[in-house]
Amino acid sequence: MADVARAAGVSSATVSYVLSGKRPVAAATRAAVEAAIAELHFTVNVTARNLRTGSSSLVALIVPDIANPFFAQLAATLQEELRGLGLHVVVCSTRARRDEEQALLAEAVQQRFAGVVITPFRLKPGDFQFVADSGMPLVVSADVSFGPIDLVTPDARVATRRALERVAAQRRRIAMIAGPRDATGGDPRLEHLRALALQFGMSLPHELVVRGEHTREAGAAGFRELMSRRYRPDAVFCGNDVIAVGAMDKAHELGIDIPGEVALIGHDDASFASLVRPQLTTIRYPAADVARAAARLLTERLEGRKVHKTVHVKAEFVERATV
Amino acid sequence: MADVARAAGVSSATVSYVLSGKRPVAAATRAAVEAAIAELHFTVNVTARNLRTGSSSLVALIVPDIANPFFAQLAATLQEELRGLGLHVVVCSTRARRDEEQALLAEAVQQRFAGVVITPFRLKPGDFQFVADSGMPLVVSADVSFGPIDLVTPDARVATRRALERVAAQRRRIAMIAGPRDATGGDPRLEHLRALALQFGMSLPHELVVRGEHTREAGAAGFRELMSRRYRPDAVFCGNDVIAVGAMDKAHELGIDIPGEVALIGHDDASFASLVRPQLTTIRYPAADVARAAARLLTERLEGRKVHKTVHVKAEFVERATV
DNA sequence: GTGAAAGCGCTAACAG
DNA sequence: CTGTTAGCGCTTTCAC
Repeated sequence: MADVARAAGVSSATVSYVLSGKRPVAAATRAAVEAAIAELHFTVNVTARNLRTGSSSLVALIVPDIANPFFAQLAATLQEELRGLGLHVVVCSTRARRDEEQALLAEAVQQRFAGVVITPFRLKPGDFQFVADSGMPLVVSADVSFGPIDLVTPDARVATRRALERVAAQRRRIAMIAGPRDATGGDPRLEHLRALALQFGMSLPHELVVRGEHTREAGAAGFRELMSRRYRPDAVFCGNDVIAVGAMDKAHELGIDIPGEVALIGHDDASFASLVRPQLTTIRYPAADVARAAARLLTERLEGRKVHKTVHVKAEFVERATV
Repeated sequence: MADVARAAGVSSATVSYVLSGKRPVAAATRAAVEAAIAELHFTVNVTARNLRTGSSSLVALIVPDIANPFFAQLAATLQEELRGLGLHVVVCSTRARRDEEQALLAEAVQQRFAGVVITPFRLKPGDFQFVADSGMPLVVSADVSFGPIDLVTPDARVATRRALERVAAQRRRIAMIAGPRDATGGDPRLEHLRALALQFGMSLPHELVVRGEHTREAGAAGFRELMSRRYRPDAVFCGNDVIAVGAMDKAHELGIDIPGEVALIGHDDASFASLVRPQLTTIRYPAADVARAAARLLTERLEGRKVHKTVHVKAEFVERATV
């Protein structure tokens, strides 16, 4: 920058102001500076700027598994939305481990990132406090609230109701393959389903809830377990689509017809849901919309909003061929 | 850091050396410093360090589409591999556009990232030169070489040969739905296939090569086009698995049986290849291995390697149900 | 409309 | 084994 100033015959302050536009610069001066910049192929040193201003152009995206298409889509859209603001997305996969979630969150604060978007998996409400205290913009994408923190959360009432309506017409015993017991916020999808099921004159007894990680293997194991129950369910809800695909694997292996013998309903509508055969019926939670909402909340914070806000993203019942 | 130094009764240089371990520090001094650090909850300012040392802890991963499971897996593994070295991955999706690829590459250089890993889609060999000139570690993952630059590239000879052997037993007219004509490096997968086909006494005439983006829609359109040819092919290779799935969509729509009437072979073995029905036969290019190779090349550069290097990652013929 | 200069927080000579 | 000090390249008062 000093070089440019010298070449243009001005001070480095003027160069800085030409670049930032934060104070008027005479047309002639500006032209000279711009010429010098072009001549010398000058580009600002972002690190120096960040040090001086205390800012950063990085946003951390912390998710359980970036290889899961749902989160990959979230990352893609978030990146696209933030790009225009000069913000970059640093992806962090935690493999659903609490220690990694904590470490990554701490690192984001320590590195003074511009903000964090996180889908917690095993974090407890208290684990976020220090981020909020640090003043760093933080957006949580989760089923439940974590206190006075910006939140993007599904509104699945209508969608889940529709799913149950559809199922209630032909099925009697519903079951669920849920996430692990120690997952963040318990399992609201389960609670929600149970509450609604009662309204439809069906129950979701504890014996028909099995738990596991959000993996294909866990889905297969869960399905096998459910099929060995005395009261074999005829409709199985899954915590997400990965689990549902695992369940389909096992159904195929056991020669159980889906949806003939058992209906199957996933959650999320990950990209592969319409690829498996039979195509998976699911409660769609649109990753792109979630990302856009998160980007919005983040930028509002960056622009100075002080109070926390919650955005509801509408889920939708997508009926395909497994119900 | 000055605060810590004061609290511990030492100079800030000593605090720095305690943190970095770059010169010996007396045990007592170290203890005092560490106590002060804990007391004050001090963490180094990474930005200041980076400015001073001219280093950075960011690696850009530039890919056509991070929502494509193949690239999502690449990102996941790369992130995991680099994590231990204190490096973070910034993901950049270019939507297969050359201008975005160029812009992102330029930005990585300008921001003085620690390195770049890129899967180019429309970049030309010359587009990389300025990165290499800047001295920034650069790893290209592509089918063809771009000059004296670190490269991770598939070794698909055996796999493609096996695929053709398998196909040659029952099919006569092979076709390909390839990527766009202006894609980086032409289309080596196509050239390669054509060359090998001759060896098996089959040909891959120009009329049986259609082109399009790496999307499901393009795959469907390409398949439709091939099916309308006078010499209708009975085996279709696809540039990647996304295209192949699009082809399956169209086959289903047209009532064409796969593999009964037409065999279908993809490329990559993206996670959904084993999810579609019938399960997709494909030439697997293991994303995780590619990421590990790229991470290795990058760290070697960071440690001072000066000459460029090429790593071949072995592709593998995965026979499932579409052939 | 422009310039001089302080200083963001750290590291790495250099000097003891 | 430890301290002093000069910057890294930028932004932003303050002064003109």
